[in-house]
Amino acid sequence: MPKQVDHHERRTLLADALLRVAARDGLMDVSLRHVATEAGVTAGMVQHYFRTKDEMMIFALDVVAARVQARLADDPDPRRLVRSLLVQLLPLDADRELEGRVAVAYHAYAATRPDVAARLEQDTRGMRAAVADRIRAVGHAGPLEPDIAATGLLALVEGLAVHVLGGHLDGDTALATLDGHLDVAFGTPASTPPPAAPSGSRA
Amino acid sequence: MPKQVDHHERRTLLADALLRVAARDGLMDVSLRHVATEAGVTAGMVQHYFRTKDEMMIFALDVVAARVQARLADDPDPRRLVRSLLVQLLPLDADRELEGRVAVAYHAYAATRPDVAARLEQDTRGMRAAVADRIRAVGHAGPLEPDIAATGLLALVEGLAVHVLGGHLDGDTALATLDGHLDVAFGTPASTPPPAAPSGSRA
DNA sequence: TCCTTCACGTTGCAGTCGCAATGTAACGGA
DNA sequence: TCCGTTACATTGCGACTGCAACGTGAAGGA
Repeated sequence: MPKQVDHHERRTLLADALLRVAARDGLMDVSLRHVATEAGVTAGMVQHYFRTKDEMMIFALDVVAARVQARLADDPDPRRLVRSLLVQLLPLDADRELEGRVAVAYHAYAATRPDVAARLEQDTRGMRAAVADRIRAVGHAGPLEPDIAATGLLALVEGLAVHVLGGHLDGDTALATLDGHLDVAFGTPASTPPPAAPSGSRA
Repeated sequence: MPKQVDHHERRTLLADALLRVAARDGLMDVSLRHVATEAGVTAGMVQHYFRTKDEMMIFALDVVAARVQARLADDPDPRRLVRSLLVQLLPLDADRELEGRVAVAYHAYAATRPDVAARLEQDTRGMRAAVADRIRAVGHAGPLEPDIAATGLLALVEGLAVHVLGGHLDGDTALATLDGHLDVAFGTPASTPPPAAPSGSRA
């Protein structure tokens, strides 16, 4: 066999270009040619690694899902674990903002593509179960059922992310809101103050 | 002057067609020709009433915003007012589902169009202020600051809506989650049970 | 050395897009 | 009656889209 190229690496490189385009210009502007230009390659090469545009879109979604998954260091303390899981879903730095924009775009995209929707659903369900388990793990119950609390926390960060991305909310307020609801969900262990207090300003 | 046609009525008719296309096929499939076909008119007529596509998109957004606004009956009871406001943001029936899909699509769209983003932001800020005021209006405080609670409730319904639309969640669970968080936000007036209990099943 | 295979690059095609330009029928005031 | 305005419909254009087809250069086993 000739040449020998790491296919997965090339596809990931193209997926990254796609994510940048999607975050900057929106999913409507994602085309074979735009992705190719962003990646600094020809459109033909993109076609070589993805037979169809949809295949490329789904691969890119898998890339971000894998990265989010990989960033999860597991923590013995349930609340810290849940918090770190949820915090990384908020667009608080440049990388998360890019991922957040991609996520919003893909949620809209999923409305028409059942397979994309399925992948998104699977991720959400997994996280919800994980959060609910951790809430159950701590004894002192809050006012909310663990399942309800977990559902609420996931939905909360989803909404906070949307509002921060839309400029309706600043990151500090989003973090404070998340921490407040973590207190509620975990039954406010006021003895153990939130792991890292938000820096300062809030508006 | 000839003919005499109610411009606003015609534009609304076209906007409705746009919303149907957007909800069914996604915003990427919204084109002058598709909207025209959906409305049963020619593309030329659409162009007659909207000089550009963007003008049409923004008008359609205004139409839904006005409808959401119009559906708000004001209630002397602050909590009931807030609940009715938030409930109608959830995709619990066919109409709200359509609006929800449109909302998700527009959130993605807003990422690239500053004027669309501005309109969305204005709506959100208005609702947040309204909710915060109503929370402050009731004396008995919950564990959360009113501003934090209001921010949380808005984000919560946004996220719940996304999850319900994506099929990650059923409507009853979403409603139960909302009611649970209303209890928290308003300081659990357990004496006054939720105005209308969700029907029954939850899965 | 030949020859297959892979990794691209190039070209072309049918379809769609937003939009401008132009045509036409009908109504209403002068 | 004429004439301007309004309400559409039609046509056309340049740009773009996804995708198939084909071309090319190099690597490597036989």
